[in-house]
Amino acid sequence: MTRPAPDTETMLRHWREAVPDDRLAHLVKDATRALVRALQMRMAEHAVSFGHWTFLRILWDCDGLTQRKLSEQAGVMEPTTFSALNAMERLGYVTRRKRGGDRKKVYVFLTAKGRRLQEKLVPLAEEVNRIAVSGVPSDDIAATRHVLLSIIENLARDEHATDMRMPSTRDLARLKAGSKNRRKRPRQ
Amino acid sequence: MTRPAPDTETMLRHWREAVPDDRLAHLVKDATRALVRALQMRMAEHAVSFGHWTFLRILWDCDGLTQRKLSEQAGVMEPTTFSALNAMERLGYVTRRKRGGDRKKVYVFLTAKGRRLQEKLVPLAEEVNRIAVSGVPSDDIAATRHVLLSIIENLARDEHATDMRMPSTRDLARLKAGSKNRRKRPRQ
DNA sequence: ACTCTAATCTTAGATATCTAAGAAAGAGCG
DNA sequence: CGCTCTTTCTTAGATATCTAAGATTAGAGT
Repeated sequence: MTRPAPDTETMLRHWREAVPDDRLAHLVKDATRALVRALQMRMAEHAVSFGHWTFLRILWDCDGLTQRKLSEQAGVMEPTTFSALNAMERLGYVTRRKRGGDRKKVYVFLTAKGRRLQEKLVPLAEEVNRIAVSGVPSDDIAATRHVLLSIIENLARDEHATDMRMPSTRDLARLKAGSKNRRKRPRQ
Repeated sequence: MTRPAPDTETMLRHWREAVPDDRLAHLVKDATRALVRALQMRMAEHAVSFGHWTFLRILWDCDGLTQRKLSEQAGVMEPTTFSALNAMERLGYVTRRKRGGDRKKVYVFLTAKGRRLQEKLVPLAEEVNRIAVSGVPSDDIAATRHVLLSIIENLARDEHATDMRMPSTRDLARLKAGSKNRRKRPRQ
């Protein structure tokens, strides 16, 4: 028999047993994987990946944003947006244009093709959502929304407060090499 | 000023406003990113990435598993485990050994160095968890656990039932090329 | 007007993850 | 025994994501 995903049974058993506090992160992560996976499988039929979906949805709502604004809305860094847009441009879903005002900015517009995807893709997303939360009381879903939002806020606040940085590949290389000279973020 | 992550303010405002049903997936995904990010920043000081943490934690609990079993426990595919273990072996956290019985299997063991990480890393994970859920009623957290677990179960069941596959890069290339010959999973 | 700084996009290179397909070792059966 | 099927690990190649740093254009201050 073909195995489904990462052996579902083992995973579920794992989660049902002891789930100490520090495993909330993994539970959230696994849920993300399941959701993204379900969406991706459906959207692949229309040659759209999850990454594209993220940006398409923003553009359907508000066409003609700059890459910068798109990144903010999507909650990802510019290089991520940049490469996703490259792919989407290649597929003919968006076009990029510079406009008179600020020649730095690149405005992103949906093509007719990109716009047409909306009616096909949105039902798929709704289907996934319906399946995912079937049998779950809506009170619990509301609670989940609040909890997830709190987690995002709490961690963002903390990151601000403690002035941390994401370790870069360079940092990791340095640490792996064993040179333990701690470095504070050089302010500016 | 250095920007914190993907402009937190914009993101949070976004989430607080209308969050239609189909956005639960993105909310879960953002929470994952926040949690992974928070852990990663702390663990980087000890030259451990999130990927390593996943496997270390399993091994602390049960040393000497095969790569296959490790993959199942971690809920990821073998190649993921494989490359994580390569990195961890290079860093001197684990060793791989074949044993008499089945020469196919590769058993993974913690080194003293890998084992020592436990006392440093676990408190970091606990800290992240504490910060993440601070101010959140424990009832809500319990509800969240149930919801996330249901989501994982529902989607796994559905994937089984509808006999879907993850689109591979080859599938995507095919779709991009426009050849729409639908393909069912070849049973076997 | 010139220079310096800030904003924006781009490039470079890294990790984590996946599917597909190859290689090697065991297991089962005629 | 020998052939085939299965299990396990490995390799190949793709996407999504990040940090860091380069390139370009605007804007501000002197």
